[in-house]
Amino acid sequence: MPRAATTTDAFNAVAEPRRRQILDALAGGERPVNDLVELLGLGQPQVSKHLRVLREVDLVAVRDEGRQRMYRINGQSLKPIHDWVKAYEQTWNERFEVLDEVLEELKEQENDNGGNDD
Amino acid sequence: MPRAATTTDAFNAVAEPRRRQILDALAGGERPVNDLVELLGLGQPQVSKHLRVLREVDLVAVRDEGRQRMYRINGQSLKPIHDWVKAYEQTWNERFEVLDEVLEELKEQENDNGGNDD
DNA sequence: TTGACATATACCGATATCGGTATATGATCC
DNA sequence: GGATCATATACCGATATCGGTATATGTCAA
Repeated sequence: MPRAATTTDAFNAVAEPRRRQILDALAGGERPVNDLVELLGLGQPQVSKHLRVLREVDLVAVRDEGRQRMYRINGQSLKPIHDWVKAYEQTWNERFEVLDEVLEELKEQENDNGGNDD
Repeated sequence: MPRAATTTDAFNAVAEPRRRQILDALAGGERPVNDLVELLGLGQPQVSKHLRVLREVDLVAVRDEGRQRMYRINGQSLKPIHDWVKAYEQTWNERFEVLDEVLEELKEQENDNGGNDD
């Protein structure tokens, strides 16, 4: 059993840095494929393939505009990732909680000193 | 060129659901490997290998406790993911902004009507 | 209809990764 | 030292994926 397909979910689709670049580029508004090719400095077929993956997990949507295909982002599909990591957000803020505790203790000591110091 | 190694960064490490399960399990506190084996219902070598990946991207840390090895989470390493998706958080709240705009317009129309209506 | 432009797909080779099984390492206890 | 428990590593086979190159599809313009 190999790694899960990139089209399994947003987690796998977004693990590829190029695809994050594409989403970042689309964050400013919809763009045709060639724009992305220039921005990424990658071959056109490669970009098309990355876009296909992003489409399959519904991270982007397409619109036909003459001979061009305008891609736009669908951030909604990033929500599962956001929800998952958000639960761990406190983890890297924990130090502040610890700091709070320390400050609290210091304050109490200060109070003790102030009240009992004689 | 194949897919980037799972140990490249947190994005790739966390794309695997089992590894997210492991992190979820460790969220409640540090645990020995066998605990995780039971919780995941996966083979012990597999769990050890997943833990290795998580260690290499610094998502977990280990502590020796007799014959056991206690693993704990290091959520700090999830911050890059959090930061990246957070930028898109507004995307799925956009509808509320749109709603706000609509409400704003309605309010102005109401004001116009109230002020000019005669 | 022919040519130019824009994009998608087919095929290729290299490779990391998954679970599984067997085995090595390492610590504890008698 | 020998047995046992806890964990790590080595090896295997199957496969999806990456970039690259060539080609198909589709649209417009003359």
